[in-house]
Amino acid sequence: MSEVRPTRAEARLLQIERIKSTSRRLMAEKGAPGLSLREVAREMGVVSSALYRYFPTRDDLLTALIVDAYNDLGDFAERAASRVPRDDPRRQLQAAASAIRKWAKSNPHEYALLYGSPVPGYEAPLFTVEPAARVALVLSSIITEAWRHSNAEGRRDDIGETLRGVLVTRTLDGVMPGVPEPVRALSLMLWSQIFGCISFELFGHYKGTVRNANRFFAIVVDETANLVLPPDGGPTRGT
Amino acid sequence: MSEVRPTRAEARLLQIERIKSTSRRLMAEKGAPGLSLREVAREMGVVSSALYRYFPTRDDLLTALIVDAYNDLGDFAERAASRVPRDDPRRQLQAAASAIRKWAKSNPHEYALLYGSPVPGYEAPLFTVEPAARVALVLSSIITEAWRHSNAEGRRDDIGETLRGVLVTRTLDGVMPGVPEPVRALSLMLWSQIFGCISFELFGHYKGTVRNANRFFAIVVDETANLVLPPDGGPTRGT
DNA sequence: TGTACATCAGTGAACGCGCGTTCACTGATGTAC
DNA sequence: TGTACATCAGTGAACGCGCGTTCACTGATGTAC
Repeated sequence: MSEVRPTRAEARLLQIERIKSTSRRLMAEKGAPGLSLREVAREMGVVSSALYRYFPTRDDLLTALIVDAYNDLGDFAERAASRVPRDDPRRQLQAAASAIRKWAKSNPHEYALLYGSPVPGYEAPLFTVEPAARVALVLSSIITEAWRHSNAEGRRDDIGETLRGVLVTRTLDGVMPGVPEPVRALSLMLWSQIFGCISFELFGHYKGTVRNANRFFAIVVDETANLVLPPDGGPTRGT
Repeated sequence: MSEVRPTRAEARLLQIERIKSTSRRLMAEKGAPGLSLREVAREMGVVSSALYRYFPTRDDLLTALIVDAYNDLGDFAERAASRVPRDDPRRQLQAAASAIRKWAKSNPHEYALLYGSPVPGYEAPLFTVEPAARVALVLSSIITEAWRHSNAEGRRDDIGETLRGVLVTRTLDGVMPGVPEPVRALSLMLWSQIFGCISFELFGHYKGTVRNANRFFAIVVDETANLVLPPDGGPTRGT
């Protein structure tokens, strides 16, 4: 350990981290749209042009923050789900969903950056797609596992016909192999339901109607879980 | 009709309308966060300080646009629902929901203003609450009517216990009189499901998974409608 | 191990821009008598 | 109907601000021989 002084490459990574964490802090105070390179620099005690050594443009910094946030959220949901016994998919879903919600509530501006209105003029580059998909993957793999270990078949064929051509099967064959098409559709529904609820709560639309958002959310997830889990898929119900 | 020239009061109202419609047009191009008084004035061929005769501040203009948008959306959903026979609540819900979606898709930036991330630093004044509630009212009154004309009772008592204290009963007694508590909760779920789906579609989260968003949305609404309508509540199913 | 050169982080000044808001003003529209 | 005054819409200049980005520079760190 002769590392009294960090090498240049190390210092560079460190500085990138410092820039990102400063940005996160400022974003937490004033929101993503108000994030400015100059303020980040000021906060770091550095001249604003110095940041251009690390991010060629403001949008690149934003992109980095987005990717990090997606990964952070993905990890968080993944870990939450993995702490629940594998044979209880219902509780796994609950755990993942409530982890997502918890993350959203403790990082509201980052959540808004990911799931709120797109920043006008900003186009997310292609490589953000994979980290973005991670949260959805957590949910879909819980459901896929549940169906793999189930004998239930052809459930919800009533909507099977209506579903022809609605989903992108190429993607979903990879992500949810062996899962009936209706269940896939309902899984996407669960996904958007979770985020729809969280957004409504965070953005203030439940004011005056929902008093206990914790329990309301749990009920919503549970109800939607009914639609995606195999009939024999899990003993637990509710909170 | 001696109105060759409009009176001052009329001219004033007219000018307010012109300011708002110019703002809407600019918002449609660049989004709400980028809306600037100066640009509106420029676009109207008027000096920027002139706008202060009509709106004391930028936020007041934003508020006016928000209120208008809520009312516009509310009207639109209301009319759509009213074109469907009153004895078919399922189709009424479908009509209202798809009207909301249609409105959102043709006014994406206004939708984002209402249901996307809150503009940081902007606090919506109290009087925006009532227009905001109108869309939700359309949905809830369809459901309330359906239950009024139904014999079904105490449905979904399985979650009745869990629901104690979750909702704000004072509000909901007024809005959904006679509707069982679980159904009220599931109605709020339907509400956020509709907007969750629309936001996901509009903000690009369905890319790569949902191919036919029209039909996907119809299925989602139909599935959720199952949860809120009385068992005998309507013959139609899905499109 | 020592020297010559290349790489790179950070500086400081500048460019060009747009923003919200204020203020004293002009001239037209409305009102009271 | 006519005059004196008050109200109000719009002007033009200004204030003070912050932003993203570029560029020539200094001095420290790394690399090749």
